[in-house]
Amino acid sequence: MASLATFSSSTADKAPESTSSEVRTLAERVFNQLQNAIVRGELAPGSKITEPGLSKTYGISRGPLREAMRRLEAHRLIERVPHVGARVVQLSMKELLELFDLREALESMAARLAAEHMSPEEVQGLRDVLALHEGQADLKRGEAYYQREGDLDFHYCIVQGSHNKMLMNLLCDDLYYLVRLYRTQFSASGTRPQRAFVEHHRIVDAIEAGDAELAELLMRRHVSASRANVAERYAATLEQSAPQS
Amino acid sequence: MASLATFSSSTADKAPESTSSEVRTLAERVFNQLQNAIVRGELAPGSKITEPGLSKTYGISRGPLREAMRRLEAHRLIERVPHVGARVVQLSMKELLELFDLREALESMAARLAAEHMSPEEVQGLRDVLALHEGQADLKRGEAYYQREGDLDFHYCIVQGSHNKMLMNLLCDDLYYLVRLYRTQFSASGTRPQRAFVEHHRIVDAIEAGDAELAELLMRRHVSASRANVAERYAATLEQSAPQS
DNA sequence: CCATAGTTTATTGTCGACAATTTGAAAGTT
DNA sequence: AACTTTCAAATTGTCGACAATAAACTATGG
Repeated sequence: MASLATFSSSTADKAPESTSSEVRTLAERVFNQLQNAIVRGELAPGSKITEPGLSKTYGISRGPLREAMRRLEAHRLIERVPHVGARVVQLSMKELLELFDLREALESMAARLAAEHMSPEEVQGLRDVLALHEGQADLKRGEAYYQREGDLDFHYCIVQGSHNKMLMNLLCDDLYYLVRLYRTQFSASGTRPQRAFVEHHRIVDAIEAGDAELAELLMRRHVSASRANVAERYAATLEQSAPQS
Repeated sequence: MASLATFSSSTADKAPESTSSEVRTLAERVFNQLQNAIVRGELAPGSKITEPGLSKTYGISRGPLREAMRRLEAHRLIERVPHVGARVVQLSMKELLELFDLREALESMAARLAAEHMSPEEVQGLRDVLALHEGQADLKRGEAYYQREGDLDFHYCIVQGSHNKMLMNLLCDDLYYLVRLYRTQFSASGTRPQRAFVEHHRIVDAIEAGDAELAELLMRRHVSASRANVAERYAATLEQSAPQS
């Protein structure tokens, strides 16, 4: 339960400017700022970013800025080429689908481990998260905004429940914001949020029952369905503009 | 075949000091040097590394050194805490096993994709790699040294054969050197190399036959067996010294 | 009019110095 | 003697300036 609580709070401080004083260093703060700017689309995918420009924008020297950019590069949010420059990542549809394949393998594994290792208290916390999201969905039916965040929260919690540090680092640190970026751009459509809710509940049921195999299977299907939905949305936005490379 | 060829060459330039002139920047070169030093165990796991120290050792300023260290941190080869310092990563047995769980999920997925997407030429290249390793093993039977590298080559090739860029980045860039580090420390023992050879061939057989399910299953078992072997070796080295955290 | 070579400009890479923080020890107090 | 507090040393974080590389522009020749 503790981990779920801390997670909820971490969700909160992700939303605003995140200029919280808990950040120990300048590089860390500007990293968070840039990360949010990219995830929100304020820095358009594919757009070139220059060190002097950002240095002036954020009012810091190029030293910590370069460190922040290195971290962004490690998180695959920007791409750098030596002596040339950096630009915000622009995933092709192929790469986006590859990312979902990765999530399918990793999150189904997380669901299996969660079913094996989560304590009853943690499962209860997971149910609380679902109930919270359900309530928000009732408030804002049709608008997938809260659901999107909530969906990520759900997946985040499952990964935490796996008790596998490596997996947590990979999904919750390395790839989390990359997924968020494309969640922001290709939000779930139509009846997908409702179905996702049902799938979430069934996954928690399997975890609560300790049925690792079922949890794994359901999570695999869930991510796969989400993938199909995103692919559909992506293709829709590219009706006439052809994807490059 | 092209990818396999380029991989073989990349295997070659990983061995020596790698002070090749193709490296565009100082930070990149010292990153490679530090990476090799860590993987070879010249920088002991858990040992503290200091910026002025390395700066003097490698004869460069702290600027590019910090960038190199950021990249090492992203690759999980060192761990940094703000205002305190950095130390070479020291995986606990729990984390090491977690890493293998990750590999099990990711590499079995890679094998499945390889069976679906590899061209006949690529499969032939894979067979050539196996034959090459077999020859090396004949020369140095009992000594697992070459086999270890070769095993990584094999897995590397499978991942390349998946044609999934995300997966390739994750396994061949992010986690590759971390795996190598612990391969160096816990080499395959006894009859494990011979059995690994057989398993490798069967995996290639499945890939050649286009049997994705079988390839996935065999790779999963293969990594799982490797995991068990490493765990055994690890436990053996920790007969009296208790692991921390 | 196009292509190529030279130059110019802007951006990245590198360096040394200064400021801020942590850590360890030394000194003082209970 | 043990604990707290203060201080000093070392290390990390940050900054501005300089050098090197790459892109853009211009001018010149075909």
